[in-house]
Amino acid sequence: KKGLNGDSTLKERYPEGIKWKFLEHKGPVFAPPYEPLPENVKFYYDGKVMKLSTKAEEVATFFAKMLDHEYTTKEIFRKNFFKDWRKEMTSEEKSTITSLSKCDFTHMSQYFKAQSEARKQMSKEEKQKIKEENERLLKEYGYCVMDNHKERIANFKIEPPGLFRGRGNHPKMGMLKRRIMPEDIIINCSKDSKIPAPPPGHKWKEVRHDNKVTWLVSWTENIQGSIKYIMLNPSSRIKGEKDWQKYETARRLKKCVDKIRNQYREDWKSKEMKVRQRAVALYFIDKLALRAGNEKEEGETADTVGCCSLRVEHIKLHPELDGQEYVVEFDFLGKDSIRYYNKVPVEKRVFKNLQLFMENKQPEDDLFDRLNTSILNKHLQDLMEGLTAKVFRTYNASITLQQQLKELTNPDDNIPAKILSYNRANRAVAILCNHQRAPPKTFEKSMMNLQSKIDAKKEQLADARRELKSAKADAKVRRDEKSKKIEEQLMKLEVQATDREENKQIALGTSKLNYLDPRISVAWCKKWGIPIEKIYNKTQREKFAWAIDMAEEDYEF
DNA sequence: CCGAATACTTAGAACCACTTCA
DNA sequence: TGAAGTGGTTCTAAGTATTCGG
Repeated sequence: KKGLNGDSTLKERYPEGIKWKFLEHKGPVFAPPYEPLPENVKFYYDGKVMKLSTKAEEVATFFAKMLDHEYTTKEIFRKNFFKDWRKEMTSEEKSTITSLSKCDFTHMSQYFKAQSEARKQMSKEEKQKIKEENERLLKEYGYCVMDNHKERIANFKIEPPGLFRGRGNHPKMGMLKRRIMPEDIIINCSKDSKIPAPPPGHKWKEVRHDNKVTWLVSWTENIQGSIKYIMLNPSSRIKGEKDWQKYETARRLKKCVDKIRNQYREDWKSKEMKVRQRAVALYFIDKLALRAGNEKEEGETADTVGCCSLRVEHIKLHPELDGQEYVVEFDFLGKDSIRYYNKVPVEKRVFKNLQLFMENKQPEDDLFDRLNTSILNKHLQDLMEGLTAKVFRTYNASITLQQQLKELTNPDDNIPAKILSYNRANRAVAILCNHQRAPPKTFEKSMMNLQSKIDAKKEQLADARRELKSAKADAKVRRDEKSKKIEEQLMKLEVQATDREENKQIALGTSKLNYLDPRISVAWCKKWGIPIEKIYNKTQREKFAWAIDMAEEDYEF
């Protein structure tokens, strides 16, 4: 078994920062070129048919395709879209089309709806053909060779042009994401590999051979000016080892977390404001699993915060609330503009410190004005090698899963009931990390369907029991078995209903994929004889192959 | 030392394909 | 046989953290 000596093996595989020795790939797959609309699909301006130039038409179709979406009603979206659209117009178009509200995209929109309907109605053969074409593309471009291993690439297709859809209240929503050309692309591969050829008539921006990074292809995106990358699939060696390393770091934190907690409690009393702020922030990160909270460029992104970037307006202090003392009420938008709302009783010292930090400040002022993530992480680095703010999230998520599994698993339960316990443990973590989802649109209906299934099953059971009672001795055994089977089915349905109800607004996937040491789950499955397929689907099993390989039933995080 | 650039992980929504049920 | 429901997959935005360059 690997991993017996902790994470030393992965550090020694390559010298200092070297990620690979050989890397060969075929380059990216570009978005299909724009196909102009058929002549009979019309765009209207101010009630009159207007034929658009190809470039203007393409951008118009992006808007038309989103017409049903709430986005297109938003002021900022419309303003940004219109501004960028006008840049693509000919000078005649520019002088004619001066108001978005006079543009009528409905015919275009109907055409696209009909198209997608037609796609659904395609014959088996046609669908099969498309499937085969996709498979061919995947086979040719979806893999690379990295150091003697054929590896799956995560995103080998270049993002197609379209309208930028930020999350939350994003100032750039509706802007045009331009088409990426070979001339934008930087290829990264090894010198001795077969270098991918650009499409005929085109050139790459650059070919480089940087083995200190893991990406194969990069380009600069035009909305934020940030770099996008093509990288390997989570099942790859390079991602798997990194993932393993992440959990090993979290396990090292487990060994010193008590010391660190004592330390920050001491620091609440420090004479230095900076130290106190650092200690209170760390307490939040540890206790509430808040994100670090890097600074963001104002006006470039939605207004969201993490711990270090919390503002005075994001917390309310209640000396007493609902019979509890020293309650802090958090209300802010975090990553992806997901709301974090929580009322937390804190220790008196923390409370008093917060009062101090808020003194003479405006609502929009930083709560921790002497702190940022860089200062915090530097401090954490001194407490433990490799420790950063996000390690606390990983640690607290994984340790919570382990504890909850211990607490909730009932040895006498059958498999569905044990899986409910697993999901509940998973749910405790998702709640801790504030992983939310919009309740599925069909939620109420699907709950009702499930309930009627349960009712039907109950009736079936009642029938079976009546039959059992009246059955002759020789038939009793058979009847009894039948009742038992129905009972089991009923129980399974009820468990399913409970699970679904509890999961209405909780997203389990993110914690499962990114925060929970998979070895905890593997060990739990082994201990209770649960097939691993019940916990991890195929993709997840591929991603966590290293853990499935490694963990025995006695694994301790 | 700082802000900017870079590289990588984490995130929810949209989309799609398969299954189930009427 | 088709519509609905569901789980899985894809997409790409939005974070974290480190490195770079002046």
